[in-house]
Amino acid sequence: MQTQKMLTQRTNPSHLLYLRPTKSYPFTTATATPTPTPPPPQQPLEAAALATLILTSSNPQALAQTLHSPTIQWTPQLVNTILKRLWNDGPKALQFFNLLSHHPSYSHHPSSFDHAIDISARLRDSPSLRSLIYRMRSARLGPTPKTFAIIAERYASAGKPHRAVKVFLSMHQFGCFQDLQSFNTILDVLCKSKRVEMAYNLFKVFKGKFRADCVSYNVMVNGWCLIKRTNKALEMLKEMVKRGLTPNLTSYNTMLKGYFRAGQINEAWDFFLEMKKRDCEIDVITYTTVIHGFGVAGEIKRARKVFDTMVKKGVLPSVATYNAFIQVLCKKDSVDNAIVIFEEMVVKGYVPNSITYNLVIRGLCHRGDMERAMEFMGRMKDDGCEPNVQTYNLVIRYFCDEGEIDKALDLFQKMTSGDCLPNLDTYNILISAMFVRKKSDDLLVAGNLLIEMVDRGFVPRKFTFNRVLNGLLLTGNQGFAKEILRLQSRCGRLTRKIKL
DNA sequence: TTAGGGTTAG
Repeated sequence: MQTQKMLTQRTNPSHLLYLRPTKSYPFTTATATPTPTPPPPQQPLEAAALATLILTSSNPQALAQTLHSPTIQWTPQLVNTILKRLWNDGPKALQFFNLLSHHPSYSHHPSSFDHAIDISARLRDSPSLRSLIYRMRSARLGPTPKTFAIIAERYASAGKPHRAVKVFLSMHQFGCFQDLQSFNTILDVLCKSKRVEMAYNLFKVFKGKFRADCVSYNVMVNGWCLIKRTNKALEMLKEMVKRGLTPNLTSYNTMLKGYFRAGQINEAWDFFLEMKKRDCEIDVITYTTVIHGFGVAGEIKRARKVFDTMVKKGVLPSVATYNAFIQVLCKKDSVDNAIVIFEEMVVKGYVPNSITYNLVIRGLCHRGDMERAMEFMGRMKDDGCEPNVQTYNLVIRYFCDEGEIDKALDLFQKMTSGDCLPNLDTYNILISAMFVRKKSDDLLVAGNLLIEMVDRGFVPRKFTFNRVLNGLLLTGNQGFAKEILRLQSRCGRLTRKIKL
């Protein structure tokens, strides 16, 4: 941060101001007056204020003192809300968790430990992860099966599925026995990270021992569908029947979705008809799957027909159904027609969620109608649906594409000062945009963004480092380039050390 | 967080 400030002051083009840390937050909220149980509606405000305080504080001792103040009524919900708000600043989130661990009267809930473990695993901070597990165990709060699921998922998404399996197999060493449920979880973790063959091998080895049930088979059906191997998925369905298990609606909906995903539209339709013929209780998920599937395939008329007929059959669309339809209208029809459906759902009393808004906003951006997109973003706020990191990322991306870099940076500034922290995507989008105008100052911003993202626990790709380095060298910023080079070697050491 | 339906563009 210090370096960043220095660089900002040295060069001082106006848009570098975006990267200045905000001044310390005036902490004068309702929490100053002690109340035995704060009313629930005030909690979000309190969480937001505390998160800002944690983010802007540079003095851990003073922060600890504030966090330990008896005026704050700590609850697991409050702690978890703050951890979620600080999600995209992992180091700060862990600092908060650790400072609060020394509170004189409050002790962390297992769910908060799980959040902290998830964050340290994502940061690939193994000492921190080990310490958290050790502390959780000493306090006899876990690790729970959920803790293992979190760690396994982090390994799988970090491209280390073998380690995920090892975590599952080592559960009993931590006093946590493997059962059917945890078996299904590890299968699901592997399948969702597309390691379906590995999941299947594990399934074959242990299906007898854990008495694989309908859920185990459904997980495997979904796995094969995710990698578009619908024949294998169908085989799983047949095998489950052979073993005396009855497929349920989830099994069929999964298979149906698989056909659409694999582009087998005719098979999907036949499967849907077969479901109807067999008196399967077709539900809102079935219809949503068909509407989305047809739409993605460009068959808007058929999607609309299914959308219209579901109500006649006594199945009410859900917000997800509207979202599916709105998405495909934006992509394969027109944004205007999508907005018609959007307004229709509002009239009918549905409450659009952030996904709904993001779909419409994306549609408008894609058409180049940034003004209307921003109007929808305002409407989103007015409706009490705060724009999330995806909303910001998509609008920032389109502003950058249109060459409106300053507008993109304006939005980024709003994120940093507000309550939606930028994520890895945000930094990547903005850093790439800093090369568009071929302005030397933009390269300095890119460098500062790189420093800030590392500060927040993100590891930039080698490509990003090289690009910024080259840019800085070409624009005569040798000193800054050296600094970035040091940062890169620090990150390199960090990535090589990964061993959760 | 034991399973199924809506946010990504290239």
